[in-house]
Amino acid sequence: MHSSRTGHDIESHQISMDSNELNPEQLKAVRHTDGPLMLVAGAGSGKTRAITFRILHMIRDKGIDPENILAITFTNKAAAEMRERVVKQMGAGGGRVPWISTFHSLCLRLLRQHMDFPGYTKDFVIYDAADQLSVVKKCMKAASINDEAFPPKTILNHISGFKNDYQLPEHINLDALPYGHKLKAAHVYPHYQNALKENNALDFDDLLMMTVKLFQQDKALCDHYNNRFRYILVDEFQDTNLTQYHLIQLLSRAHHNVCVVGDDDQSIYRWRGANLENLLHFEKDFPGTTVIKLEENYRSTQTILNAAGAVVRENMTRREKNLWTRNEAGEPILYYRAEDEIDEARAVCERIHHWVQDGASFNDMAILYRTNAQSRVLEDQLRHLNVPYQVIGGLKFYERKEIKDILSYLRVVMNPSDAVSLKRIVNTPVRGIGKASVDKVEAYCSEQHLPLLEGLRRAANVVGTGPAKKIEQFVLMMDRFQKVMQECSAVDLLKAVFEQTGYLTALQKENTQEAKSRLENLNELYSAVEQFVDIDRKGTLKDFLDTTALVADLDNLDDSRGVLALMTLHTCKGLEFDSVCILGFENGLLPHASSLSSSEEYEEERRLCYVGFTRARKKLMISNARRRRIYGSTFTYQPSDFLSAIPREAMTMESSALTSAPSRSPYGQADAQDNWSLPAGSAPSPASGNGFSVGTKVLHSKFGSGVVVNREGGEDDLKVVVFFKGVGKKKLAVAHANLIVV
DNA sequence: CCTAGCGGTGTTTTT
DNA sequence: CACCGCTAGG
Repeated sequence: MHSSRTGHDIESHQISMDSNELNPEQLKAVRHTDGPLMLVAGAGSGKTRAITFRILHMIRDKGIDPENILAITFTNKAAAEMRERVVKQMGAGGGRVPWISTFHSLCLRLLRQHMDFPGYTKDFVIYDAADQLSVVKKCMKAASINDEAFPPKTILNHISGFKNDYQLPEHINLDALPYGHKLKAAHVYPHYQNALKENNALDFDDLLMMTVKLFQQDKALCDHYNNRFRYILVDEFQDTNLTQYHLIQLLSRAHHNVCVVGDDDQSIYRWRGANLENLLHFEKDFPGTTVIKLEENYRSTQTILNAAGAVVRENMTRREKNLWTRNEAGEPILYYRAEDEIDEARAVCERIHHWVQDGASFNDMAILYRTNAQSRVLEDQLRHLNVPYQVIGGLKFYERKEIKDILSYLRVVMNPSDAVSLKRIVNTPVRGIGKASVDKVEAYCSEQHLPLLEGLRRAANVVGTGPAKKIEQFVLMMDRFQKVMQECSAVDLLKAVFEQTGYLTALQKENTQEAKSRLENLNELYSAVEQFVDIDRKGTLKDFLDTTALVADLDNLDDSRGVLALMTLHTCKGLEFDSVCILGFENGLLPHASSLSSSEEYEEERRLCYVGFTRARKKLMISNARRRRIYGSTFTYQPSDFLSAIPREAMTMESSALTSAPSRSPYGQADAQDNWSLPAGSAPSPASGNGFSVGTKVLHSKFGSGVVVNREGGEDDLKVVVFFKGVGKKKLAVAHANLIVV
């Protein structure tokens, strides 16, 4: 390419500035700016560096206007970091900065400006999972659908699936669907969309779907943004869904300058609609795609990389690749087989302590697990040991009850059509407006085709004088808030809500530990709003609510304060640490029980394991437990089948001297053998009165071979749910079914 | 209309 | 275990 000569000199300059060299493949990727590019980037292959350099190269060497560049990342945190790096090294750009954000933030910003669908305004609110659920429930009730046979959550999942596949309600052919949850969901779907519209609300998936719809119906607008975003980069492409893919296609149809970056082995969001086939379709849809592979890993030790590769290599559907490293072999992987989850947590914490004594700092380490619930035991231990830690994920700050309550006030002030939020606050704190009254007003509203708030204004028509009086006061209060919003800042509004609703006083009166912590959270909310308004002086209420709707928990990970991070294997994607502990290597947990009946899902569990392993630079500890308490009763588990793929010489068992368990284990020496037992060579678990643990493979005379997916009932009348290939799930009583453990 | 107390139920993963 | 939704009694 003729541009490369001039480019090369400047790149050499960059390279010297960075002291690290780009390898030939990275350099190739950096220089390829025009035309479709697929960057297949293995874990730890210097992907982030390559794409950051690529953007800088475009701006500094090729003179491309930063505003013509759009980069899409998976999290806000990744976006912020990339933006910071680019801006720092970009030099003077006249205040012009590339647009770097997640799909959701991008779409939100576009919709806030251009949304133009009948029934919606640009002041729409964004509904979170809880809001969505209440909308779905209401729709199902209206259509008198039995919510026991059809769990609202499942229906919602299917609706989300439609949206991720860009299936608008009018696209769906009900006759093509077999009877089942999905069909019911298809039935509810248009009602659900209607309800959202009535509330002037979009859910997460709508942000994407509506943006695509907007560009499809408004060609001029689409052309405008084609012209604006002449260079597009999509990171974590293996985890994009079809709707996101459509968006990229729409935005790039004029110029085809799209660079997608991904790794099929790290695809872990299939369940959320991520479509690995996007990777395969890309080369067809974008003719002339250049494919560049980054296969040298700079991050992990030989040992860790080998183990990770060994696990994921067992997947059948996967592109073969050759990820390698020049790094040294490093330390073996520590494998600890614990008695129970408490013992496991204790061992992990001791290991952390040990690493700290070796000079590590807490933010060089992370503890990973499959399910959020696993964090509890760890937290107990860490608190006890005075280790500063931060749990990422689980219940998010903006999903806490008190925060959502207050935000609901703000949401209704901004968007009076939001009936879900309005119903949430109309009697919070209690002010004598009970369910009966609200139901009456609601019925009146649907009769008269009025929004709920309007109905409340006329409540005197349908409820008694007592409640009517209280409703009137409530409406007047909301009107006052409305005025505050128009005339004052978001902080003033928040202050008014705190004072006039009586929310704070109600909590203060409670005077419990819980109420105290809720008050603290509200304090934090106040500071957040204050800060928000402060930072950009124009920070409006709408902007604040937008950021709260789209923050991921990971965005709050503060890696500068020396805090130990705890998170799920999903959340850790894109991060790296010197040392990593992964807990719960048990059949039923990792791989998770719910994945055992489908090979696609089972393979995703392997990839999850792969992602976890490759987060570690130097040290890796993995563990599992023989027994584990779940829902208050104890279950036994067998070691994860994934362990058998790991070369034995790559692992050592943590010596019991190190984990100064004061020989509390009755197993001691005699059990050393068993501590080593890996699933492949392990005998079926002894009749400990508790056979048939989840993940156990069994034979049945009629159904053939299957795997235990779930179990219920006590010792005597133990029933297990077994998934048989080609037959499906069967619930069987162990006492009668004559199952043979394989 | 409110609240306490009961029983039933469920946990994969999240922008 | 912990959260939810429902019911009975105040």
